[in-house]
Amino acid sequence: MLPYEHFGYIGPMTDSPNDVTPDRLCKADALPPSDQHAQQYAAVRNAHETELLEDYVELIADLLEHQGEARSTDIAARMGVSQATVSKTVTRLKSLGLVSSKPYRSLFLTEKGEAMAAMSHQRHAIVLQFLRALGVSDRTARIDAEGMEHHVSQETLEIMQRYTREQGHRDV
Amino acid sequence: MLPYEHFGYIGPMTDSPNDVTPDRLCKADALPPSDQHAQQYAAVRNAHETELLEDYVELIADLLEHQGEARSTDIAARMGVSQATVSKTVTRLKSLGLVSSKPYRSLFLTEKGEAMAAMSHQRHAIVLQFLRALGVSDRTARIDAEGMEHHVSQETLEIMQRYTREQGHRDV
DNA sequence: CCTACAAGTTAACCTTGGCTAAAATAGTGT
DNA sequence: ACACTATTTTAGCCAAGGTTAACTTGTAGG
Repeated sequence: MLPYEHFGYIGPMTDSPNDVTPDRLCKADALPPSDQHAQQYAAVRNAHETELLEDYVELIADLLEHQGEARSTDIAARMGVSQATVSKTVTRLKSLGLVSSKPYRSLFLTEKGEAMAAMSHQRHAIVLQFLRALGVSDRTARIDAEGMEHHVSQETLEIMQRYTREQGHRDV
Repeated sequence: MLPYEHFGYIGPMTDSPNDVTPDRLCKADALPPSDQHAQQYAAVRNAHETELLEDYVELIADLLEHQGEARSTDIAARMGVSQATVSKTVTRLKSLGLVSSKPYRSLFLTEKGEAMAAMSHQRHAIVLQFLRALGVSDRTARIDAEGMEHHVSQETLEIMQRYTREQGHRDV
């Protein structure tokens, strides 16, 4: 079950003699001050709260664009989750003012929801393209992007975007 | 509250004419087949399950190494969480055979726990160093790494590691 | 028209990860 | 040895994100 059990993992890194920036490495090894450390974890917890919501609005926007409507069956199928779960989450999305719909009918995004979807989509695209520009395979890039997108800061996003652009100029 | 509300976000990306690999972009815009899509989300949900556990064992290992012992107070302070929460999570870690301790005593890692910690630590280090090599500031890199580490596949990790190494040779 | 099936909702339950407040234990100082 | 303080645990609460099973509603077909 626990995925770390089958691991012949990564190999170098401890024993590679030409390791990276040795003094930085030392710093990385020291524990940061408690309060700063706590803020890091808080940031992650924070991201977790909106993650699912973002995934939903993003998916709803995609479905609306590509299929004309967003039914909960499709969402359930695409998320790999039961319809009951979708129903419950959608209720929450509605109460947050991100989604609107009449009962038993297709879903729509409010303005707020569209803003969130747009932002989410953009972030997703940047991360995905960046990974591909790095040389990651399509399939893996998709999976990783899905997980990473919610944890990439503005600053890093901009850097990724720049990298992708440069890379694009170089080898396309 | 919802963090996407204050956004003058990223700027280019839609309107940049020198965009990346146009045919790939098109593909990215189409929806993947449902079942594959579902697998992506499943992978993320899966990662979520072990995330917190990994953070705990990683932190415990760090504390053991740098302070000689791992008390729940320290964990609580570093995680930015109440001691009661730590206590409950530790119970779970014990039941999973990752951590051992006698009641009211300091914590230790089992072999399984150490394996997990080692793997987690390695992954964390790779991601952190990669971000810094990319040019992300230290503070941001730490935060992003904390969130990203659990969502980066083996394949991507190796690529990141390679990139960091090359980058290190070039500009150190 | 009305019936059958697909789609959506509701109810009841579970686990995780938070919290506070209160009780139990360990360690320390006099 | 005893009492005080700091640490740990327990109990009881909450919300989120899942599940199944049962119930409603919409929509086609005959």
